[in-house]
Amino acid sequence: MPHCSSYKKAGTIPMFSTAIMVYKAVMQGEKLRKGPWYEEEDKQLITFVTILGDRKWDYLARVSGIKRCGKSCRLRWLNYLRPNIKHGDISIEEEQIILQLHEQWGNKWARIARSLPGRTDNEIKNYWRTHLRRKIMQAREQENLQCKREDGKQDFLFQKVDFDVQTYEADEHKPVDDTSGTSNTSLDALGFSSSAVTNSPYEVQFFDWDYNCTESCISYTSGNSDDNDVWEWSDSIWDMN
DNA sequence: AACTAGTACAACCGCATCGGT
DNA sequence: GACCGATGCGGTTGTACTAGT
Repeated sequence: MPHCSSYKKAGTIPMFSTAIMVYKAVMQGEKLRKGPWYEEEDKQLITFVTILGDRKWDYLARVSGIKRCGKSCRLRWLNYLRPNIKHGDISIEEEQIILQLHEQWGNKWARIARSLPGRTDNEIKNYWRTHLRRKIMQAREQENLQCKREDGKQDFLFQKVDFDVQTYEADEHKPVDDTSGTSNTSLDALGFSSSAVTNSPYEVQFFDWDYNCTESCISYTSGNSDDNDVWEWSDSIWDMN
């Protein structure tokens, strides 16, 4: 594959000349491109979003000359090129927030992402699938084993909660709406109590912010001038240390 | 060194919803 | 109210990378 800015882990030295040749050849064709984005495409997209704003993606894709559909441009912008995107490892605090909000809302990735400034729904979704889900499964299995060891006589009690991927896949789509009478099973299993999450100084500010933003459906993807306010908010949150 | 399985993550796809006409 | 294009969202796939053998 020619050089592609998408794969940040790529360890090989990009072959720019080859990439440009391939890129130009591709650009000459009329068919819409798919797959990883080239650096040139990124630059082009940034330029045109700056000029036209982050709306009307089909129009933007047409006039920019990028051989991509509007949808693809939008996704690339939102998940990678947008300013204030936080690339890099998810912090422990962010992880705790994700766990808690997932416990509360289920697979509402966009909603969860709105509560984590700079993180995208895609990133959170991927992080959940690759890191947290496995952690929780392992923790639960361990919990199960421990319970069985502690009281072998009552093994039958645990037959229902024997855990496998299938049952967990089904479980994870069920949000817990009323948190008052429920235990945070996943959080507890990982040693994160919800109080630990809400007691974090970081988290206190976060919930204030979330309260203001989430239910009023503020979206950082919208093209109006209020966006800047949202990002100023988020900046102040992340600058707290 | 070569192969394989597992992991991480960007990007795609299909469906739902929204907003303008 | 119906239609249609744009946008948002969640699930899934494709592929580079990494660790183990």
